[in-house]
Amino acid sequence: MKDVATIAGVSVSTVSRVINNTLPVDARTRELVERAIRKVSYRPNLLASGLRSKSGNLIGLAVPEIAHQSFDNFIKHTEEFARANKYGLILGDIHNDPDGEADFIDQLIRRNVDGIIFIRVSDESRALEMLNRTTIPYVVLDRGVSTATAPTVVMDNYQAGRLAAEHLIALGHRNVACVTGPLNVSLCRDRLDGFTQTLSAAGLRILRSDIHESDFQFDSGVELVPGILERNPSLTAVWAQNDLMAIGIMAGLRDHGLDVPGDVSVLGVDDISACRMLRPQLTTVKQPFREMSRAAVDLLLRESALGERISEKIVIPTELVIRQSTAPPRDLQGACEQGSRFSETRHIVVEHAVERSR
Amino acid sequence: MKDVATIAGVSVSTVSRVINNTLPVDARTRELVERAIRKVSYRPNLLASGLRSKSGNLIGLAVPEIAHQSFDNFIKHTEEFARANKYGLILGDIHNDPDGEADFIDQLIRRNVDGIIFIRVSDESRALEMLNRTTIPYVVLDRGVSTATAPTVVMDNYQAGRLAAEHLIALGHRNVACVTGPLNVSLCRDRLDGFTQTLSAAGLRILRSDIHESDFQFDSGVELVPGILERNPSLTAVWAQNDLMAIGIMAGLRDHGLDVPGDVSVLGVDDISACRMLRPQLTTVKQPFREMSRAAVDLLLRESALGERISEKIVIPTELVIRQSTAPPRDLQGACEQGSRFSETRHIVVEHAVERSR
DNA sequence: GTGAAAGCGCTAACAG
DNA sequence: CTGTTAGCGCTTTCAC
Repeated sequence: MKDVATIAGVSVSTVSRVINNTLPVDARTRELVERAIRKVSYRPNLLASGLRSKSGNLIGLAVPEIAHQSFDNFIKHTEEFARANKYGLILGDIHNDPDGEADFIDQLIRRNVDGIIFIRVSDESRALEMLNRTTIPYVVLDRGVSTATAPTVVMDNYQAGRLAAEHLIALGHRNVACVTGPLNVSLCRDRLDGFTQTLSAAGLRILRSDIHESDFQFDSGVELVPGILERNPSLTAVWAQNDLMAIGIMAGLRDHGLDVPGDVSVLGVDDISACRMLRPQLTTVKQPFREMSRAAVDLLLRESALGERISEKIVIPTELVIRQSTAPPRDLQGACEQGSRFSETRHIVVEHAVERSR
Repeated sequence: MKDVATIAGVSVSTVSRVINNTLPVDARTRELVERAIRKVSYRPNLLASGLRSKSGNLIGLAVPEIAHQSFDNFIKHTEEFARANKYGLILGDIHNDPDGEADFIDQLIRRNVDGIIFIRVSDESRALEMLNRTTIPYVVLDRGVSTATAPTVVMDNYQAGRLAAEHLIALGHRNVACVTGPLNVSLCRDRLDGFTQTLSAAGLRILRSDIHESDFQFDSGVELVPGILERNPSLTAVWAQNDLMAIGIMAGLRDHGLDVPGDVSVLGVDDISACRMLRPQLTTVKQPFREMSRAAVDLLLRESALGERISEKIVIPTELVIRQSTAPPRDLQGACEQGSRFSETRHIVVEHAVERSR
């Protein structure tokens, strides 16, 4: 920077002003400086500027798990909006371990990040208290806080449960099961409330034994199927609180010789990319990843600009995406589909099947 | 830090020495300092230390696309090994745009990162030249450099093609097609060479018209199916150069009324998590994400320690993962599977089907 | 083994 | 509009 100043024949402060547009600079001087910058291909040192100005243009993002289809969408869009605002993103994988959370956040604090967005591992995580002892802006994303107020961006989880229930009710299902995420995560309770209350309001009721608590993983969905069917052999639909489990349930039902949606309808939450890759494609309640990420970055930057916490809870609405994994229950289906659900080799109607000659 | 020094009754240099273990410190002094650190819950400022010591313990990772199942695995494991070495990871999404690459890398340079790992968008990307004009350590991951030598970590792409071909040959396939990624990405050419040369060596040949260039996306796989079948109506297997396209092809075949693997075998490359979620589960050539990421971080840190570039090309071997999407071609299959491949409604044998009573 | 002092590269008053 | 000056919080000679 000193070199640039010398070449341009000005002081370093002027160079700084040109770079940061922080004070008016004479057009001719500016031109001189810019030429000098190009000449030595000068790149300002963000560490130094961050040290002095207390802003390294960096935000931290902590997620419970990288390479998890749902969180990856948050990573993608958070990076997108951070970059749009000239912020870099430093990423941390918590590995679903509440203690790891503290470590990473500690690292971020040392790095003087401008703010932290984090998706908590569970409601019990103590990261919040840690952050509340600092003045660093933060936003809690996706997994909200039930016990206190904090800057938060979540989807409308109650609505998600409601939409799932309404869809099943509209199709004529009267006997359904639900697979939840860990119930110490409050969004799972919210989704469940939306689901059960909507069923109740329609005069249906779901038994406790048809509510299965699980952990949002694919394998768990597969493994849960025998138990679900044993408890309630005549059910006609299952709602899983995320797509991964829903896909696991579809796979498990298929392995059991049951057809989706012919025998059992399945739907999830999230709308991860895999939904469209399956046959049948998965009906699901969309998690508004992009809108949520945008809101989180915005809120964080507002806090940062204001210099104090904004304990606002932003709730983003959601919507149902109807695909192929839900249909009316067998007894309401047309005459063309009365194949037995008990035979070992079964008929499956392939959609869009095409007559080909070779 | 000054506070800590005052409380402990020592100088700031001593505090620094205690924190960084950089010079021997008397045990009693150390105890005093550590007590003081805890007392004021002091956290060293990584910006300042980075500015002075020229190392912010930060590495940058550039990927063509976040929330892409293959790259997410690299992100996950790179973060893992970076953190294990006390490095933070700053992440950038290139959005498959060669120009965006330069922007992000420029930002990393300004941030004085200790090194950059990047998965290039294509062989044409000019990021390499940019980095070669600096002294910043870097490693090219996954998508190697064909024109020059550079620090590189790749999987054995030729072997991947070979393994795919050998598997199909062993099953008895004699008429196969291949869907490649963009052929301006050298790994696609390597994979293709391994595939075609192995076929040739077995006395089989694959026509140019059965090699379809595509872009690694799911949708492209789906859309390619009619064209593939039109060119070669009697083929019995398709190898796609990544799982996403393979899954697309499976979906496309299914939409066409064809059974996988009954009518056509399909296999991919990567072994993304979705492979196990599908029915049939996808046979694939495993991309050793974790080993590659580990090698990349190691190489980068070695460069960083050495202070100069290590133009080493590390090639990680791969292996075949056999699942359910590949089988012998129809004419070699047992008598139980002579279902017509032309009927609109088709019989599908459901694996592990189970007799249930309700 | 420890302290004093210089300075990493930049920004932000404060004068002019 | 521009230059001078004083640090940001830390590490690192260089003495002792």
